[in-house]
Amino acid sequence: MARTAGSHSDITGPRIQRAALSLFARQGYAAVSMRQIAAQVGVQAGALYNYTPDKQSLLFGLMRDHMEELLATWRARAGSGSPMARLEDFTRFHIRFHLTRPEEVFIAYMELRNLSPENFAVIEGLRGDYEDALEEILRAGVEAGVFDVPDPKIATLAVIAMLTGVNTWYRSGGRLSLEEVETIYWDMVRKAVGVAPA
Amino acid sequence: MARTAGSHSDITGPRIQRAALSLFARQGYAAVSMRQIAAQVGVQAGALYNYTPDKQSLLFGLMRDHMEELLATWRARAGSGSPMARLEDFTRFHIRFHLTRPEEVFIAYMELRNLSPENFAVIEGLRGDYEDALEEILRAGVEAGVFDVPDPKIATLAVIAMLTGVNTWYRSGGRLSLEEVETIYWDMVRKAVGVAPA
DNA sequence: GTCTATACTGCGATAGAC
DNA sequence: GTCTATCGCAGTATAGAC
Repeated sequence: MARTAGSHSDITGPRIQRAALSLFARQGYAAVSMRQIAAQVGVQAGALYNYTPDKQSLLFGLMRDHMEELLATWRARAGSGSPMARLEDFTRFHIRFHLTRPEEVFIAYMELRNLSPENFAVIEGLRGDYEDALEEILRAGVEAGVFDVPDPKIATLAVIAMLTGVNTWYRSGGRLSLEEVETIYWDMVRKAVGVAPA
Repeated sequence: MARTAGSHSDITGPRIQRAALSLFARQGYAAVSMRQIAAQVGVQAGALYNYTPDKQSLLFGLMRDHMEELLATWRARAGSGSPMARLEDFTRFHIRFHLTRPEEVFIAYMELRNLSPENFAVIEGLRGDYEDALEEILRAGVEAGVFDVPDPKIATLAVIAMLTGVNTWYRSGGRLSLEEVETIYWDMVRKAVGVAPA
């Protein structure tokens, strides 16, 4: 592929995104400068503006891509079994997806307030779509009589909060494997939405 | 506010803390300037340094005060009843304490990475003390045979994550009262750590 | 496509007058 | 205790050379 010396458009774009991802996750959007991102990529700050109109778009792109991949991956995987089977699948999927993308997840939760109002609305919409997927499972289980959930909307938010919390403490190579973590959380989720023992 | 020449040391200090609390919660520590805080209080930026050595100390003071009040309030309230009664009390206390201090809670969770390493260690220590309080309840319940928790440490983190998640959606004046929210979450916590139905 | 250079604005923090 | 003024530096973003 013949290419002018000094031209790297095919790889510089993704490299900028990865650098921004890593820096935003570690220091926070507001604390990261365009100069820092450029330095990590190995270009001058001005060159970043060949790839993004501004810093805000860089953040929004990362968050939108993450949420869209989350939704698309779940929709491709979601089956049509029993509510119990679907809930277990959701639980294990959520933990695995989030634990394998800690930086994206951290940004998606912590940087919402640094989005412009229009961009915030888009991300909130995607988040709502994902929550709806779980809520539908819970409602189906209540209807089938296998779940006992007084308020499916709140149960949805409670389960997602509990599962996403894994990201605050899990470190690969630690005491527990991913599989073990999934099983421990599934035990709690299953019981929390189930019929209470006598 | 009409200011007269003279001293306001008794009220300016707390006003600075409240302004910083509100601004940090809404915009994030890194995105808030000392000039903004000063403007909210009604003084010039330089005057802030009569009350705090620097911006970092302002953040640390807010987080430390919050965590110490959380711990002290719980310790003053924690009883010595059955594990089940203590767990219900913890659940209701946690929700009520956190929902009545949304700004402090938001900062305590979101601004950890903006603490200096030494300050971070202090806050993490206080957080660990609080987690230990719940973990002790769970272990006592397991020992008494009333809880079924395969991993008390993880269950502690899971329950706290679930309960603290209330702050992301609850708005006073909404569909549910504080009392109703407490009851819904207590239903899930009780079942999650309980013996699974057959 | 990337560089150098820079415009313009804002930052945290300090000094000294009152 | 607060003010005005300022230091030194960093921020985002742009312009024009190559």
